[in-house]
Amino acid sequence: MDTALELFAGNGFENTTISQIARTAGISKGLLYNYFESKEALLEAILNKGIDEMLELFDPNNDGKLDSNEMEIFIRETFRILKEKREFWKLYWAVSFQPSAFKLIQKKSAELNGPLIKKMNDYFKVSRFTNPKVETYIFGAILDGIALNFIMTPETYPIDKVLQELIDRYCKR
Amino acid sequence: MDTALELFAGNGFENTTISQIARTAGISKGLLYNYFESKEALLEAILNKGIDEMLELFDPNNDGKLDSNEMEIFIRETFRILKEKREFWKLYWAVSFQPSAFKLIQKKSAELNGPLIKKMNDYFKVSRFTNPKVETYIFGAILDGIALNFIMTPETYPIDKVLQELIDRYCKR
Amino acid sequence: MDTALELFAGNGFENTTISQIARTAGISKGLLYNYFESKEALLEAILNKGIDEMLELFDPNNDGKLDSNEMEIFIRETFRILKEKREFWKLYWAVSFQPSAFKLIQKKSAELNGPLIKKMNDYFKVSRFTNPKVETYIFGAILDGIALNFIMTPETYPIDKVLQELIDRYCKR
Amino acid sequence: MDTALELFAGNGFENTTISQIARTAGISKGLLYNYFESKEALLEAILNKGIDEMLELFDPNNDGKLDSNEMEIFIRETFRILKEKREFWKLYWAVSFQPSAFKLIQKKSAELNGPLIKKMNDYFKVSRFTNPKVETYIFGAILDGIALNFIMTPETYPIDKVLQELIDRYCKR
DNA sequence: GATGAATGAGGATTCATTCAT
DNA sequence: TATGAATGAATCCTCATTCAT
Repeated sequence: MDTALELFAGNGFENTTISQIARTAGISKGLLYNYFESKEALLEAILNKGIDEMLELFDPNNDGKLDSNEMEIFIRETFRILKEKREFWKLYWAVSFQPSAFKLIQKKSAELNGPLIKKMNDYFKVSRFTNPKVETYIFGAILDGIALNFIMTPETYPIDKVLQELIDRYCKR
Repeated sequence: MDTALELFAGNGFENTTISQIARTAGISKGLLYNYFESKEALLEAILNKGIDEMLELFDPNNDGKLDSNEMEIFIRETFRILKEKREFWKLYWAVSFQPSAFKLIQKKSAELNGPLIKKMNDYFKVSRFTNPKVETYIFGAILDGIALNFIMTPETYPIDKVLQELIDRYCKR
Repeated sequence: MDTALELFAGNGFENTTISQIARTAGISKGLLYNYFESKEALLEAILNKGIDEMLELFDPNNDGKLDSNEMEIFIRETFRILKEKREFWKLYWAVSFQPSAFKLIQKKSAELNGPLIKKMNDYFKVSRFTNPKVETYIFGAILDGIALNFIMTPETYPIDKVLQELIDRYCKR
Repeated sequence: MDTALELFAGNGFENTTISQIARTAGISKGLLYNYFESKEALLEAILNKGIDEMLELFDPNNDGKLDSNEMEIFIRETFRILKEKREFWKLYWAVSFQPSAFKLIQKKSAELNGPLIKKMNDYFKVSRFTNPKVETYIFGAILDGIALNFIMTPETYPIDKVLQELIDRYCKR
């Protein structure tokens, strides 16, 4: 799965062959098919695993509200994971662009995003941002945008400066 | 090209066949190959055309600085195009995720982005934002993030409210 | 289709590869798939064509009753076709033994056999055979049995003597 | 072997996988290969066992001639076995249609059929059938035909009526 | 300009068979 | 005697591309 993630993320799902994955992983094609029913199932497993890890980290279903301190932790954690699982997020984004592939994770993805959005919304309400609803969209856009920009040019992107700025802007008021 | 753009954007480049494009467009495969050397060349032509249209609109090479008024116009124009050429941007983003495909437009893309970034940077300097450099990154991230979010759920995304918020935040001070 | 029939009949459906068929027919695999959606569709087309030819010959749906003269013609015709389309019948029988494959022709096969059985039944009633119903089964069994035995050892089987005997037994009384 | 017989007969030799057999039988693939050298060897063993059982029953090598009484017994016995070992006969017939597979049992099959044919021939000679040689072929065809028809629609085939008719026709004169 | 029949390399998948344990 | 993880050759099928007309 690690090998496949790397290849899928690097070259795209369609441009990665099962042979390539097996060869790179040092196993036979047949063995791969002992564990995954199809190439698509392999992709699904990778994505599910990745999302599950997020779910564990954020536990979006505990409905405690965030204070600015926890918000800072949330942002820092998000950035840490972004840096750590760069490959995964690249794949995740790429998949999101293909309806046929996105279906595979739609449900699980909603499980992650839905509660997160609600939490942000609450936070912006409590913290008296002028327009909490719109702020949620803006904040979400910033996070996504940073993720994208970082993923595409990880070597030159000033990720840490941007992180600090976000914290200043959203947690210190 | 319009047919191809639609199909590429909707199903992905690899999942779209030349036969499908020809059939949908009501022409023969042979004719398609009279105009485009390969499937990749067709993609390249589509992307180049799209970027060229942007270049014309923004004329990023006139080196006049922006005032807040022009900034507002720039933002509004950006959002207008985003809504109008949704398909194109979806394809553009999808392609950006695949190094092999991205090479096709890397140069032209830089032609568009480079000057734009510079302009933004200037604007944030002149308008005395606290940290112009970081602000440029944040602003870029917001634009990209909004584009992404809007592209993925265009029916429900409150694009106009977000637009207004951006203008309030970046052009009224 | 002729090539495929020969190979399917000779080696079995599963033991015949698409490559083999294409090579033997002197065309490319791709071309074959321009005309037949799948290997199974090719088999289906071959079987349908064969049964359709039978249907034309026997016109089982005209409901005229048989007299002993026409019965003789029917038997002779059956044997002529058996000899002429030996390959087809071999394939037909082989397919009949595999439920999964038989489904492909079940309907059309019933279209051929149903009316034929009825006609035989009528004939045996009119010709005052002791037990027309059972005679129909016996007669059907003889035809099938001869077909099988002939198909399996066509060089040594005394097909014409058996034919004469059948006519003596069923048309001269 | 019982499991394999059932699966081979039901789905065809090629459509049955070793995994399927092992799973159905509740053993491992490895164990299966401890007892049978190959899938083909398993088939061969099944077929040989079946034919051997026939050989024991009919003892075709005792060269005593049949009287009409024994002929009746022979026919009844044949039908009994047909009903009892339906699966086996289905497989036997299916295999007969594939030269490559038929080779496996050709010799043993001849061992069974040769003497039987001789015996029938003798019987028809002694019982003064008009044309003993042709009668042998006809009788063989009837048996084969009935077997086939019964095997293919065992629920609706009037096997016992047909049996009675055969006995009336061939043993009561 | 326009067609679509024809090609064949390439990819996903299956499955009989092996073998270390 | 028993397991099942591992192999890889073989197979079906796809599709970008060509080219004679």
